[in-house]
Amino acid sequence: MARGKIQMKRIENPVHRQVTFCKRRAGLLKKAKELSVLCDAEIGLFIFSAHGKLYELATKGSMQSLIERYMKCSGEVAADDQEAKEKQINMDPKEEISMLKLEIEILQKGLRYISGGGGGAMTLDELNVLEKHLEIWIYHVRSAKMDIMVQEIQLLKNKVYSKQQTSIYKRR
Amino acid sequence: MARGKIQMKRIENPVHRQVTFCKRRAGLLKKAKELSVLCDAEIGLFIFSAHGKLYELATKGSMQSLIERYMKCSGEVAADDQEAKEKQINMDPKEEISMLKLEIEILQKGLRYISGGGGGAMTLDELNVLEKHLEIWIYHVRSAKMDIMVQEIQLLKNKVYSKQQTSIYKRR
DNA sequence: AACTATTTATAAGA
DNA sequence: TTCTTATAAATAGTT
Repeated sequence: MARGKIQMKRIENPVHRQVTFCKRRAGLLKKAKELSVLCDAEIGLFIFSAHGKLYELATKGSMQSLIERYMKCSGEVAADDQEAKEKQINMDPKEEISMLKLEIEILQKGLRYISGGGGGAMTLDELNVLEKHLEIWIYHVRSAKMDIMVQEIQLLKNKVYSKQQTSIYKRR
Repeated sequence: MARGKIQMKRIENPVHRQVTFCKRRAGLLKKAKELSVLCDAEIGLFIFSAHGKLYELATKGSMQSLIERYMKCSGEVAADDQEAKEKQINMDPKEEISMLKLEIEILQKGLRYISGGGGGAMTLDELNVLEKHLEIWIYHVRSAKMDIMVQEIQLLKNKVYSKQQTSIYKRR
């Protein structure tokens, strides 16, 4: 933005790129702080350089707590469900809650069991195995999510396409 | 930055604050994108407005994957549990129950999905919930690993300490 | 949501 | 890196 315009694409000269990275990183962090102060916003910002170095900013508290807040916000669970609520009427709510929590625990144990790690105290090696399994599952879950989204996108594209066809047709 | 300098403190006039928030938020997101493009950096940015609305930007992949990378980089991790438990106390019991039931359903489906080699089709929402669970479990597994390692380190430190004691003793 | 007078950010050069 | 400076961008106050 000075002494000449810059093209909005990767800077190929590594020296220029590094210098620009330094300057703009500083600028971005400053702007983020300012927005947070001026407008009473909470901001989490992290920057990985091309070489993997991390720079971060978290206004208010820690990045951790911000990430947790982020998770809660973006992961909204859809609330159900008429039938379930009707059934609850006959039960003590607190009792039911603890029952359900127990059930969840059992399910979690079941998942752990499937992973091949035994229950109870686990060794470091076992934990490593379990961790790897969980990572693989997350990978699968994300693949499935991707598939669904790709399908939806295709569906939408098809709709747009057919609309275009229709309107061209009508014009004639 | 125009038509007059601005004090670097919370803007008290709510209208001004809101307008400035809009403008600067847009500016910040733009700058973040630019840095990422120009310098080949990966950036995660989230902004909560004072009223709690979330605005986010994740270059490359999803915010999820960036957060994971962040976690790995910054060493792990603060507890997910305190805040969640505090929230539960204030929650309507019926709401909590239906949430838990929904969660159980999803977990069951997840179990089938995992053990059945990816069989029963899950919706995007269900996959998101399952993903979150897996992430929490990974977090717990990593905490457990950490605990073990911390213990081992302490053990080793103790050994080193007692050896030093011994050798000092011998020197005399 | 537009318009501009200014302030800021920053690209290039040293 | 850091400094300087000409210029591009962002934006505060206004309409």
